Amino acid sequence: MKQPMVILAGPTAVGKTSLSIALAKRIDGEIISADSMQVYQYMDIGSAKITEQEMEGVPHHLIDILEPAEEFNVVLFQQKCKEALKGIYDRGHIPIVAGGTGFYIQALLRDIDFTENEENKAYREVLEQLAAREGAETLHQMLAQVDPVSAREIHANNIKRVIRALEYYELTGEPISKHNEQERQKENAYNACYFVLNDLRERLYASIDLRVDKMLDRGLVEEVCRLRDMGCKRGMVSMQGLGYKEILDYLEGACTLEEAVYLIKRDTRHFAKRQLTWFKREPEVIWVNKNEFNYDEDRILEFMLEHLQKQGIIG
RNA sequence: GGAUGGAUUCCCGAGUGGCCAAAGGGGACAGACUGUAAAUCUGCUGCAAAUUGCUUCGGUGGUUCGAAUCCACCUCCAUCCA
Repeated sequence: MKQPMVILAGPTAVGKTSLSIALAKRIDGEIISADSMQVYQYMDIGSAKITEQEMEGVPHHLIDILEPAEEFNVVLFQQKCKEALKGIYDRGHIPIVAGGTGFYIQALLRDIDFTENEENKAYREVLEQLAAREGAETLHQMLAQVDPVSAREIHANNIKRVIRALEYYELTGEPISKHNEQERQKENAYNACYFVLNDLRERLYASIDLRVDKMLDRGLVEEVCRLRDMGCKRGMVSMQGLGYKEILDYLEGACTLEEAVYLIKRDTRHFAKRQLTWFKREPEVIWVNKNEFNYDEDRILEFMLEHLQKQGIIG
């Protein structure tokens, strides 16, 4: 018997947070954040992290669990998630996985296996230097030697993924394409309802712009200043977050504040588009287009509850 | 009123007689993604049913086998002189 799970995903700034609280209260749920930035402490404004007040007493997991200097990735997400899930099921509650990182959600839902090898920092660095010195093509040709399937699938310019494929081969002696093929066959590990909240593109973009302006009003620059003073650098995973890397550039004098803001808005729009692209190809997604519900949260909730009932997640 | 410079495809911007539906960048749109994923990468962008046709480079007319590119006039913009 698969365990129940509610997933509430969607592009950034679409309104997942408030809906997730409303839903949690209706079904006695606990929220697990599927967000790669809200895991970090001291990164509140730029990550649009939910506040204590906004939680309205609903338990939240995977928020503020790491220092900005620590590394976060899918595997860690998976581990932490499973820990949190155990507690939630023990308490007899329903987990609501809320967030915008489709890759993380997939890793959890299908229980994709990443554990069979460790990452190999040293080898990775060697490859990175090689790429910098000899160019992307050289690396891609190396991949073609050991894993022609991946070489065909991964564009030569996508150095990060080429490196990961090479690293995987180095560690396991097997092509990652083969592993991926196996993992792709996997069924969902949970009895899940996968909702994706969406809105008209125009409105989504408008609310992104608005939200970025609000972040600035609330002191995004000051927040990044503090992080910088704590020693946060461009290379850290946490500092790759939208809003952080751009403000960091501004603080270093690489651009004006105006330029930084323009880039944050633009790149956040691009990001939202990428999120949507991801969700579109997930077969079980139940789309919740806000405009089709007249932006009425109660109607949206009713719609979701119906699905949960049908699926046997709630009685 | 005079002088000069400019007007290019959604935007910026290159192009100064054929190889131009027009470089490059941006935006928009679409896509990939299995240990950095708020990351990384790709495609596409005048119209039409085509490797073919049609309509584009401020406007009108002209030169030429052929013009975004040359000439004339006009309109608008910028700077300077009055």
